[in-house]
Amino acid sequence: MVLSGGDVSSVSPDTLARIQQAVRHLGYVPNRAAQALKTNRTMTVACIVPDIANPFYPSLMRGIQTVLESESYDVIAINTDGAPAREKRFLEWLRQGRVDGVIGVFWAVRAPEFAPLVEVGMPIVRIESSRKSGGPFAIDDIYVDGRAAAHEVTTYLVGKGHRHIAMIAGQGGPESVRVEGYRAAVTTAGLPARVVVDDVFTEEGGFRAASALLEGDLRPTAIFAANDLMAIGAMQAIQARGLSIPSDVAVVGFDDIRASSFVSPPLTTVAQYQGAIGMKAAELLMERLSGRKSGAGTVTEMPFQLIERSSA
Amino acid sequence: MVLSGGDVSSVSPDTLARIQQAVRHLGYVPNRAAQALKTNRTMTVACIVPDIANPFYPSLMRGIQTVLESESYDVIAINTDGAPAREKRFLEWLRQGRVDGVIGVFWAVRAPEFAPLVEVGMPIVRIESSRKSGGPFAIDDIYVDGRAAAHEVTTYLVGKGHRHIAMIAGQGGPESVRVEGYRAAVTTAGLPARVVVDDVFTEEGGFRAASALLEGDLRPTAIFAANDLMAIGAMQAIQARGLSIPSDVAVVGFDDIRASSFVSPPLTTVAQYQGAIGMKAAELLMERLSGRKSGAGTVTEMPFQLIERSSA
DNA sequence: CTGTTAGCGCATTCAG
DNA sequence: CTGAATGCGCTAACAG
Repeated sequence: MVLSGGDVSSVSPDTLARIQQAVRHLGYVPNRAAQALKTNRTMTVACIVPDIANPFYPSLMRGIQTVLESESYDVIAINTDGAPAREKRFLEWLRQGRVDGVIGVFWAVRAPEFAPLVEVGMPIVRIESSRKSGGPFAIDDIYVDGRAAAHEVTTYLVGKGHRHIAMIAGQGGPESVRVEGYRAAVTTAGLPARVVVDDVFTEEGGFRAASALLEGDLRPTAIFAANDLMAIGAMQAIQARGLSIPSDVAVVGFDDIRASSFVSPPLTTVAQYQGAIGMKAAELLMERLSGRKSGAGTVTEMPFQLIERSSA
Repeated sequence: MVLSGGDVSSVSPDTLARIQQAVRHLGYVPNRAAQALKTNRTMTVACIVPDIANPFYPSLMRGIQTVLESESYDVIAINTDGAPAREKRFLEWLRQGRVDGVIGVFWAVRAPEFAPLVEVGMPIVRIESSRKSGGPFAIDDIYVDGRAAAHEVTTYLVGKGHRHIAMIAGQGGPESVRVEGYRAAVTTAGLPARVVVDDVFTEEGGFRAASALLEGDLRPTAIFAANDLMAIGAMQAIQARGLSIPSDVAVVGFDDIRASSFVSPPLTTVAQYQGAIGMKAAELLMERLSGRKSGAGTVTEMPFQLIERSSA
């Protein structure tokens, strides 16, 4: 009771002092494994993301860590690389009772596949790119409306007079929803849609996709990238050809990673406030971990905002 | 034996099949806490870094995760913010038996403070910015010679004809060693040293420090930043004043984060190959975890390289 | 080769 | 208010 930092009122001050004396003297530290075995609580939470090296995710994790740490939970970071096989593997892994809860960005795995975890009572928070309820499952979703955001970006570009707007995206992930929004907006405006998808969602992928776009005769006057990393790669491709941004080709990204304000010209993009998303996700998880909430999953929408800088 | 994936040779094929059948049927998954309690191995390693949002560290962690995961260890990520109090707190925390080993970047805590951990047999790998043996302790160090690198950068700048080279740095961390190298080189060249230190080692800090430098009459012709984030901030400050890089003011950074090749102009910097450092650190840790090595700590130097781009 | 058993270090119950 | 006793689920050592 004293050792685990619990209620001290039922211990005489004298005994308390004796215990504390002994603890200090022996350098005693409680063993977490034994505690976990006894209490069924590991005080650890898993954070599963596609790529820890994509600046978007560390910002998210920062937010998560901030609130969970203050509740004395630890955070385990896991990369899935956005690969379905790895996502499934870690879902399996979570059942080993290593963690008390999960916050994750899952690209391939769908709600029903979480069933075994949910049945076991594991709190789960998913971070999504579109409204997508966990259905009958006790999964809390939190999302930014990527479709609406992409629609707004595209409409913004149309408003600037662009008649040939192309989109570049990476395989998997939130890209598809953003492409949808782009297609809808471009169609409404009576313009042609043109989408180039690369295997990877990094600068390299953006460079390649943009290069493909710039090769042909019909060079777009604006490129909308599904994320900032790809946008930055596209800027490279454009500038490498001696074209200038935004006068020859405008560029818009998505995520508002820090680097975006430091490239030249500063990148116009969509902010998703990943720190806030992370904190919100952690709070939702805490609701469940603390038993304050139970039952059906919730869906929370978080805001986005078009950040106008100079690249478009 | 069968359940824990160990030696199967001493089990009849028949029994084996029956067990596997039952396992699948019941969806049995071993409980890690109980395993840990029994075996004294948590199969988890802590990775302690100053700031997970600084792109340098995710790259490092990527390397670490790659090798540890292949040995079926998990990695816990922890931020210290480079704050001495937090570093100490987590050192204490490590004694709770949550992890089997530690890989960390420690800015304030010195070798003797690891003593309680070392005594308990916890393998520790430190990532440093200068040769600094763990002394009598069983701590494996791995470092890049920041002093030599900074010296080389400064000498390079002198070679380019700069007579007024300033350095900007953040509080704490590897900065001090780099400042040393800068001072030595500048002194050797018979030039004055000028160092501005900001509280934070991010773009903001770099912006502020560079601004201070540009205010005065004696504007430097070259600024050497202790890390890339600060260098990028400095570039902003320079360009905001309508000055151009490198003709008015040259800029060199340190770390070679990915963003550095995408800023404009691309940043000249020092590569430390963080992925390789992470992998090496993980390998050193595995040596201890597997019992292949024991006894006194080792010191491993890793290479750096000046990457010439267009900012200087 | 197979089935049984004794702790690992705690939190929690119960008797004092 | 305090001390002692009971498993948590597993692994390793043992007896069959």
